[in-house]
Amino acid sequence: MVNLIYPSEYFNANDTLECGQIFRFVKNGNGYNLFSADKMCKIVTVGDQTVITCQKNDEQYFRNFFDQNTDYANIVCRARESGYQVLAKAAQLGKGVRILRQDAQEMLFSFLISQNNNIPRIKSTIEKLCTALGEQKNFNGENYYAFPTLNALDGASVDFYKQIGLGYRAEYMKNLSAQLKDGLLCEIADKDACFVKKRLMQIKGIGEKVADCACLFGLYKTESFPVDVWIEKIYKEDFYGTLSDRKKITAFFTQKFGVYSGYFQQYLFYYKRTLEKSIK
DNA sequence: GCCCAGGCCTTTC
DNA sequence: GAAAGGCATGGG
Repeated sequence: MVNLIYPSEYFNANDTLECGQIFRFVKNGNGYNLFSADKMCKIVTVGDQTVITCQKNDEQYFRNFFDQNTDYANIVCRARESGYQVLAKAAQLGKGVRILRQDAQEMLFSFLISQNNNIPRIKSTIEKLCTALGEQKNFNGENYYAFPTLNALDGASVDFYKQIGLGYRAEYMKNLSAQLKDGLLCEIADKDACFVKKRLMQIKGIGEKVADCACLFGLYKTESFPVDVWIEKIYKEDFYGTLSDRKKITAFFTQKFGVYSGYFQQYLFYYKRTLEKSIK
């Protein structure tokens, strides 16, 4: 085991996990158990430190996962100086968020499941998926389940996916696993955000928003700006926007924010869905 | 019991 | 190209 220690001002366990970008984590005392692909770590913020505990072999994986090379002080500063009061406030309140560099396959399946769904239910469905199809692993004496391998996902039946509550999304799962087996990730590796998004949108069940989420959280395309119901709400209420086509709303924000789009989007989403309630 | 959720697909105009 | 309707399910 190894402990990775970071200053907590721009990296807070609660903000980073509860902001809505990751579905596999459970609260554990003061901190959390977190799962990504077939790995696990513990994360806790106490005072001015955030501490990650993981297996020695996974150190590089988690250093990268928590986006250690990005300057978040600069990002929060840019948000404050954006000229939008709500973005300045959202970044100030959510400055402990880091955009996680998650597993591409896991993000594709997770956000495929997310459409027209709520976060608590997305979490429980993904947990069922891992329990049923994932390999059992051990972390310092604790058992957990890995995210299923591509073979396990592809081997499961449409009926199975319906049984765990996926409804009409069950068939999308089969189609996605087939395309991944066919080399989808190689095909999009090293391609630019525009190409990747278009390619992902050719997959049944993946539209603008799911493609943007997969690009941002799984492929680290920070010029992505996913627009869901919460972003549409903040756009109308706090940016006084009049567009209703989500594709145009995405364009509105990406043209303004460029490579900061993904970070700012997450501050805004977290603020509107969670933080705003606690300050009123 | 009802409304809604990190939307997308199909059909229709 | 835009608008409308349908969709499975269960959290709150």
